[in-house]
Amino acid sequence: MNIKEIEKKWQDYWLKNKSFEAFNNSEKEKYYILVEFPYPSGSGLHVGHVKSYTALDSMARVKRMLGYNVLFPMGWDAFGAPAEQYAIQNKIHPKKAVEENIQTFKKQIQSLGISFDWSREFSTTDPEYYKWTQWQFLKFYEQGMAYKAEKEINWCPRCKTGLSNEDAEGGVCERCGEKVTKKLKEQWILRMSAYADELIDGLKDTEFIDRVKTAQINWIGRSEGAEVDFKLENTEDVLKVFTTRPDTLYGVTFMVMSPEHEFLKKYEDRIKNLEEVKKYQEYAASKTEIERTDLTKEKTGVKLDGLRAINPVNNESIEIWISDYVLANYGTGAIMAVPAHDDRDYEFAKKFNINIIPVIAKITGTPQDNEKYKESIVAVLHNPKTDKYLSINWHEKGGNLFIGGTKQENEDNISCAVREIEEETGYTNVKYISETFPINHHYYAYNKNQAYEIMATGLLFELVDESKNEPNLDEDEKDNFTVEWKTKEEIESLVKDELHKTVFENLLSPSAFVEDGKMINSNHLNGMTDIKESIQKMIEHLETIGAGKKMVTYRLQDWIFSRQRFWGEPIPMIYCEDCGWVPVPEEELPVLLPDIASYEPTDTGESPLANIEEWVNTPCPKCKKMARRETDTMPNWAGSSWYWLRYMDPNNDKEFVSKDALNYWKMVDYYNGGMEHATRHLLYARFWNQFLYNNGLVTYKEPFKKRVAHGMILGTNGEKMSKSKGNVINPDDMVNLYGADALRTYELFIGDYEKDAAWSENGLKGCKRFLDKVFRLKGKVTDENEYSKDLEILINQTIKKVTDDILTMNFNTAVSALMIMSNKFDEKENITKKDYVTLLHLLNPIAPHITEEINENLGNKALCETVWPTYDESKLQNDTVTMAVSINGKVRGTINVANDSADEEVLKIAKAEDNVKKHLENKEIIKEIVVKNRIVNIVVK
RNA sequence: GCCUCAGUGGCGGAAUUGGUAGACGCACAGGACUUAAAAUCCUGCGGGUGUAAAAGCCCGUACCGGUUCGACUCCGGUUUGAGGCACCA
Repeated sequence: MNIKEIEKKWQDYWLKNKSFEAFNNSEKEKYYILVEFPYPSGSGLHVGHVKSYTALDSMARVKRMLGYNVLFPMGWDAFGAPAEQYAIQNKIHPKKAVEENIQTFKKQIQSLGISFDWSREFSTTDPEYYKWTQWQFLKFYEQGMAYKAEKEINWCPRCKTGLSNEDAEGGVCERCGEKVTKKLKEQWILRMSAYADELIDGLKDTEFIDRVKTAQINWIGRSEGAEVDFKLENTEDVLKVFTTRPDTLYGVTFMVMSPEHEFLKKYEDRIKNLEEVKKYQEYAASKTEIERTDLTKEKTGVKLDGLRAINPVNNESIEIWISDYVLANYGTGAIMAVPAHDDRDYEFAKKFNINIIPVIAKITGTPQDNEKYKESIVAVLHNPKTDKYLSINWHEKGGNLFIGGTKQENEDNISCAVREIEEETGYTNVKYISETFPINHHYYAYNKNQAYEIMATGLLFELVDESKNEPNLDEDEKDNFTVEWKTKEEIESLVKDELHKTVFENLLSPSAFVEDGKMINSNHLNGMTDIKESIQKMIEHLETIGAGKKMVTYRLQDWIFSRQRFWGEPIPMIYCEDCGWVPVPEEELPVLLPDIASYEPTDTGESPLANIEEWVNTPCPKCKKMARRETDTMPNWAGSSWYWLRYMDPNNDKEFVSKDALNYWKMVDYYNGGMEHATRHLLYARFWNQFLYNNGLVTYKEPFKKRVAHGMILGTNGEKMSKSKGNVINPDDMVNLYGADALRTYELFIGDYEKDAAWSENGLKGCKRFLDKVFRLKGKVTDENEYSKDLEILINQTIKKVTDDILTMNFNTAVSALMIMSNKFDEKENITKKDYVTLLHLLNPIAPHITEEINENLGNKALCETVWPTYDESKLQNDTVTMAVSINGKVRGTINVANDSADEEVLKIAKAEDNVKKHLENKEIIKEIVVKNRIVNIVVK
């Protein structure tokens, strides 16, 4: 058997017979399976491609044999930087390089026997395709969804191009890794933020896997809150801020504006320390995104001298700072700072010594009815000489606590604590260090038969020296406690009381309190404990006094759609001195890329296209005066934002896709791609499609029904495959050594489709052995055209299992079921022709070449043209079943009983089993449970 | 820090969704065939205890606890790893 010849033979057969071409006007039910089309890079196909292509291929093959009209297309996403880079270096047209790469990819994919419909193949770089990408851009423009604006953009100094936020993740250029800087530039921008809510809502109409859905939702980053107006003192202006926590308005002690805030320019003359402010602005601008968002760096900022704001809820005058921890492009570019309840504000306030007002108290203990209210303190005394803490041990009456006491009238926290320390321990010379926010504690005093609610403050003191008076103890305190000095670790394990524990933790590591609690210091909100309610109440209040309203903000921003590159779709716009921006008339599309073999990037930040005068200069479509073309091109994501629509109708030169085709193919049923595209590509594509839908150009709002993501194939060492690590496996080599079928089988068998898995050539060899075994079984085949009696159940079970597993993407267990089946066949002297052909048929979607070949040798019609095997519901179970018998949940034996036996019958047989009998001796049976055909459990005492 | 997912033999991974944990494959060990090798076939393979060999018994699905006749599966807590987001107010 020559594997190479066989594989080639069937690959040619399928092409010649158009075995996998889909029909547009079919009576059959449709099924649309899509895998992300690749960027045809110079390094060729990756074994990861093989996994996802094979997986979806096996699904497509099953669906076809089940009678569906399956659309399973392939194409090329071929615009992009690497091809351009290559072209600049080698002075050839990127079209050439792209064509070569496509040929390599195509040959590689075809050598795997993937059943793509090649009659629908296209590349995003085909003028017949990008004509329609341009056409759709004009639709965005017509609807006001594309606009040009001068924006501070992410700029890669090495690639000399603007990048979208998505391309500049983490502050580095996605392509070259260079640090991204800022640059002001006129850019075409798509109004994607307008679709933020629709993009969240639309997920309801899809069956994406959860981690993809959450990735999308996180990316959009919807957050609800309020816009609050702070009057700018002595002006007519208001400083607007966005906050998700309007309930903490009484805790605002300062405001922060981003260094780019417009008021800084507007009120320049009022700012007395303008020089300092300007210096800070420069400092902030000079930093890259990555430096600026480095979480470990200390907070920096400058207080504005001469500009203050008014808190609308209490009319207090508040200082204003500028700091780079407030971002210009989120919310309103300014915040109200509540240091008590926000980590960043807390850090800032600590650094610059700004007042902190708590407005939410942590609740400890359980609130009860009829509580008495008191205010009290918990004092922690630290001895710096021994680094130990003073604890009061109440022994069985309460264990280890700290010094506690109730505040007397007109007494402040510190004097109360000092008094209590002296009374209980005698120490007189202590130094105040710090205190916690108030804590709302609830407890029940059994000796007084009374419930208490206390507002407690924890205070930290240091022992200055050992000077001491005689403690002054109450009757109930005498002899009941001892004073002990303990280390931090001892305290942490000894002190169990929730209040005292909380105090100790907060004193030793102070931080903002960001959890739920009880509102304090907040006027009409005082006493409330539900954050949502407090927020609601505050928003209503703000609306009443006209100082704010409910507001929603998104992390998602508009899509910067301009790239200063040559190898992309030209943006079909013309700039005329008189008419402004004029769209290229539809009948003049496509705006073709010039056919020149030499491009140099410009230093002005413009696309290399700007240097090609004969292309740039063109008459204005409106007034016919000479004008200039837009030289920016579209981003790489443009072509992939609608390609699945084109597969429905790839040769249409009148429309981008016909209504007929749309109505027939509907949504993509299964869309597979990598997790790395779960946010960006998927979001762009959904946005694009929703826009087309809202303008009546497509019939479904959501383009993809199901989105699945394959796991990666890692190197043998468990690391990501890369040339530098030298762990790259070339699929061509594997096809040469073991054949395409073995490679396909192995990649499906390797494990959970969605999980990453390490490559193992031994595993591949095992799959090769399995296929060889299937081939050898041919020697046992008889002429009989019925199932072997003793295999009938197994065969029916396997048909069901393999069908279900492939269609639900459990490929590994489908392969395993086929292995079990062939092992059973192998145990037998003979198998019938029908047994064998069924095995071949079930294996065909996974290993199509060898199964077709053997099947043909048996004199049968090609499997891909034959109907998929069906199973008989009544033949999925044997007449007898093996049931486990357990006693008190432990399995003590197994019994064979007739299928669906009556419970009494089963119990009788179970109790007669030797080992079971032994375990039942001298025991009383309490309960008997029989689960049909599965297990018997007898509970004994 | 927040969100999502996961943790099962030496390894990749099964487990009918609460019912005999470790299917299937790999690796390994022993054996058969062979002059030899490859290929193929047979046997064993979570740990412990036990036996001449079995049988049997105990432990075991990251850790602690709970629900249940019964938990890899459900609930609460802890921990480790992967991915996403991140000075987003």
